[in-house]
Amino acid sequence: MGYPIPAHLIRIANLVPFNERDFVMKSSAFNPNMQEEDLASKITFGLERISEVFKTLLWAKAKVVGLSPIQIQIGLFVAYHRAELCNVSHLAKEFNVTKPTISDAVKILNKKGLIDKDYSASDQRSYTLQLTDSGRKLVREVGDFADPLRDLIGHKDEAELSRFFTTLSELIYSLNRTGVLTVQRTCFGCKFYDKESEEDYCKLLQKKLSNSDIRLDCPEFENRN
Amino acid sequence: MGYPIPAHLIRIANLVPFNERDFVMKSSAFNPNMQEEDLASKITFGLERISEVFKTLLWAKAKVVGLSPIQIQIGLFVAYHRAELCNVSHLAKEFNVTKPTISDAVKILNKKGLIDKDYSASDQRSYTLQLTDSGRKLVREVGDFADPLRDLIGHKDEAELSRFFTTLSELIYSLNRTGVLTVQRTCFGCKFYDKESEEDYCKLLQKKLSNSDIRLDCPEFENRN
DNA sequence: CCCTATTAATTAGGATTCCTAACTTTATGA
DNA sequence: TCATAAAGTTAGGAATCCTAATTAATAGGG
Repeated sequence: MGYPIPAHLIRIANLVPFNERDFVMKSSAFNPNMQEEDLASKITFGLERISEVFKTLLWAKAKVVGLSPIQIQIGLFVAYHRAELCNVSHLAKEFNVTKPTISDAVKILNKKGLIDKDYSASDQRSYTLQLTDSGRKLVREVGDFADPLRDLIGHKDEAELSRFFTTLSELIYSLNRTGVLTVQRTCFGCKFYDKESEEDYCKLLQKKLSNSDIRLDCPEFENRN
Repeated sequence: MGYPIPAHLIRIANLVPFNERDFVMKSSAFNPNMQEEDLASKITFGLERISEVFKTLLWAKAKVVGLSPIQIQIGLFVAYHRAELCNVSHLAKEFNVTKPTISDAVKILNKKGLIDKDYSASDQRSYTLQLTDSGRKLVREVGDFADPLRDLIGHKDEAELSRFFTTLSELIYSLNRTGVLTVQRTCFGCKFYDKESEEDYCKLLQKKLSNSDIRLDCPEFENRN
């Protein structure tokens, strides 16, 4: 994968080569020179910028409401997902952190009176998170944190968005298959999904799925095993 | 923007309404019910998942090489951008953190012998970051942190990627215009960019730019003022 | 039925991130 | 010249996030 570094890049990268091998560098999506020749690198770089946007927007909202980013993420997740998924273990997988990290954040949310622990499940080691009244109130105020982005997306025409979504949803499913994203709830990985003669079909809704019918976070999702 | 909550969502969301107003909630991109009817919400949700991917991949690499995520980001940025941009103030804007946060990370990178401070600039308050030999060596090892994503993107066909990139690049520029992303180096915001009769043109390279010629991080970028 | 292995969550301890506020030094500009 | 702004640091503190070890409960053989 190594390739010779063009002269102008050596200047840009402040590379002062100390031997011949230094002229060969590995391909990186964050090397602008790479981006010039490889569309996948360009897109990777762009998606990294979008990732910065989420970081920024989440922090901005966090400061306004007096919570931390992970606390907001937990609150929003609990508000919109079935109880079965609202436990420490699942949240750790969902947000790619360890259980102690979730445990800490939950402790604070609990202390602030925003969530309750519900031990009524069959497994006595585990509990389910539930929003309190003030928790629900707060969630309603933070659910729009990504709206500056969503609004800009909304300005584009339907056909363009539909194509974009198709690529994005397939990408997310492939990230799951290769183990990068440990959880997801897309149609492609659901046991109710069926591909009949090149067409996507949901056996639960009993209907054919168009590109934009595909869900990334279906409430009825169940893992295929 | 409020709308009535469908009955099945009340179950899913564990909403135990305590008064009439509770039946009306604000639209949120993180509400799966919203995602069913609004493509912009679906895409926003999807991009948030991609954002998690970057977080995961960066942390995974960080553990392997014994650096922190922000330290890796700084190292990669310095490796591939002109000295002019490699100072504390710019890095803070680039990665959406405060100057003390960058200052801390730089102190550690410096202590580890990975970067040097170059005070030779005209402004004596400021300095420029430069990679040391071992810094460059390390950067070569971390530049591929996003490759699990880049590889999956690379499997798609050129035409699909080209369309995806067009939407993505316009989105990034609009994020900059609306002040969400404070820095970017896309053609659209560059002083060498010209739009002649519906066609993109670079006055520096003196050539017409096709969709995928548009750069997100051009080394020659200069702000239009 | 017991016993081991696994799983859920927590605690403890520590490095780092990240903030705000205050400060030093240098540059800018009226 | 002098006020203002800007670059970076320091100080202090909350939160993130990790690993490793712990407690308690469940699950699966034999």
